[in-house]
Amino acid sequence: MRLSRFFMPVLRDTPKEAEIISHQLMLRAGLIKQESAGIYAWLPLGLRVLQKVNAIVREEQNRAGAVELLMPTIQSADLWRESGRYEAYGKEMLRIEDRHEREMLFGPTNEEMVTEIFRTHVKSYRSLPLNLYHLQWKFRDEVRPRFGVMRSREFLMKDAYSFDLDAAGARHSYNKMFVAYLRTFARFGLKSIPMQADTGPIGGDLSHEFIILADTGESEVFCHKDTLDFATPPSNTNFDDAVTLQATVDKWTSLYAATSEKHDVAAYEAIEAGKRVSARGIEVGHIFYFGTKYSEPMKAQVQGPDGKPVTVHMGSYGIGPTRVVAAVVEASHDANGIVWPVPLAPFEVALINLKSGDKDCDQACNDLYHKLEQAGLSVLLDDTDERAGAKFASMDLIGLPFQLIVGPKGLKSGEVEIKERKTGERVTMPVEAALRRLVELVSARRFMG
RNA sequence: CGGGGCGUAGCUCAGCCUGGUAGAGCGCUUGCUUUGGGAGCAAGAAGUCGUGAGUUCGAAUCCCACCGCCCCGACCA
Repeated sequence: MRLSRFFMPVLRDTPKEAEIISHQLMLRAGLIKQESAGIYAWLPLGLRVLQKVNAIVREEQNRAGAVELLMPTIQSADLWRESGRYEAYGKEMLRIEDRHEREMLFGPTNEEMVTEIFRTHVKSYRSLPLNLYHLQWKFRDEVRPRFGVMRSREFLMKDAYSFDLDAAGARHSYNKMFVAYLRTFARFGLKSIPMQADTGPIGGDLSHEFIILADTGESEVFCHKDTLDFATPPSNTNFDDAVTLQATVDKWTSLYAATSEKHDVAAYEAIEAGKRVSARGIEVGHIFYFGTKYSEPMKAQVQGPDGKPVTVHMGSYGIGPTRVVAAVVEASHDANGIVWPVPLAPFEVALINLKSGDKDCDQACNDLYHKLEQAGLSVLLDDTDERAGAKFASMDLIGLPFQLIVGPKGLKSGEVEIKERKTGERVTMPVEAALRRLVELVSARRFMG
């Protein structure tokens, strides 16, 4: 992409409504624009990041055996009356009426709808286990939206819903998502820690929040230091192997880890000195087993091996991609702006033409641009006639992982400069060598976890 | 929903107290000079002063109502 033909409205000043750093940087870097309280437009640069998040979420959901579908944003109130939640949900639910005065709502979640789809089409135990997921916009009319897309009213959500014959099967389904989440967050370049969460009316130990650590995180979290060093489950994990999967989950839940709401001071202080971690965290995922809470009232049943009807056991599993983008910015930025991990970067390379209009610079940049793209890298070529300083500042702000700097001085001796955004390290080398080096650097960092 | 604050140019803000019909910096346009970390000079475009209703000869400024946005609290992915 050529910057001169792109749409990237960066701001020099910090808009006053933004309080936390991720919100400030997302506005300044031209990722999002607020349209109303808690409602944001995703500008091209932000959309590219969001799409990368979504792609990784999909890969890992699919790998774990979940099947994608897409349910609508607008739902019928009647569906929610079946589960009793239409009355119970409260003012967070945005209720609307269509021209025929039918009661509708903008979905805050999809348990009812997916259960309705399931019961219509699935009649036999042989179809289980089943996990259906979708990526869809949701609306929760928060009393007080804040922190930009970290806590917005409209937000994108990946939610998966599992269906099993019994509690044991549901636990296996739960474990699949548990492992998929560890892999997903690792690929975002984030260290996530599963923490025991409130299980509500069902009880048991089958609910976890996935927390990532960030100095500016919303909540206080406590954990054992060794949890941070647990290995991410590999990409060739066999998700059908219930025993091994359980062992992985057991390991990840073996050490103390809790948010401030669930904090047990005694258990925390029982951790050996030097291994206690007290930090700030952001919740980026939540998985939940809720048994027959919806299948019972909504009569989601299959015929069992013995011919008798069985009410299915369900679980739901959420990741908020829009929130993840903000969380990554919180976890990865410096005084100059965002620092994207390669897997989520809107472009992998910033190709900076320090003197647009100069024949040698233009030609070298065009050549490098095409060669990098041919090598499969995504490149944002700054071909504008801004001054060098302004270009550097903008590119640092939007945080592309690598900058390839081409100027008339270096070109005289056939050299260009590579700067790594994260470290600020700069290396000067011949054009062809820089090309090879960049391809190496980017491909080495593309796949994490 | 309780408490607090703010709405003036694309962005950050001054002007309001003490009414006289709107400004600065950045950004944008044009020209010249510059050109390796947010350049300089000159000229220029750009605002129903959130909305409505009052007071007044006259309202960005004073009064009232409403709307929007932000922060703290309760609530949540």
